[in-house]
Amino acid sequence: MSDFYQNVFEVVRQIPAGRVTSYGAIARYLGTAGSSRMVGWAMNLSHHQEIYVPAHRVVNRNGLLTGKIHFGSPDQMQELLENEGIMVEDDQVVDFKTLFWDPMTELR
DNA sequence: ACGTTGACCTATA
DNA sequence: GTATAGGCCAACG
Repeated sequence: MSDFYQNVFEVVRQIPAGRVTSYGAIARYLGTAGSSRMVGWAMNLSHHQEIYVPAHRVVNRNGLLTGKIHFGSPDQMQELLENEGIMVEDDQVVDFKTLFWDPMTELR
């Protein structure tokens, strides 16, 4: 396992419940800005990770749940988010700008 | 080995 | 505001 994926999982695990972040934000935090697709690929690997990775708290820049189909069922991601108090409407995180958690500023 | 794909982002028009 | 283009780089067939 490369350090990149390890760092991604670690950052994602640090996301507080009820907050969300974006792939690009994580990519920038890891110094691999522009390669945000790799972050998405890392999420793909997060499923066979032994540690739990809250991938549902990671959405794209528009707050759109683009990766919901990679969960068990397409509605799983939305349910998990709503279970944490995040309202999802039309596959979009409501009040995304406020709930946004930037590892660059929040995690330092 | 090569071409295509993709849980994305930024820039330009 | 939407539309299109380019870039990114690992995995898959």
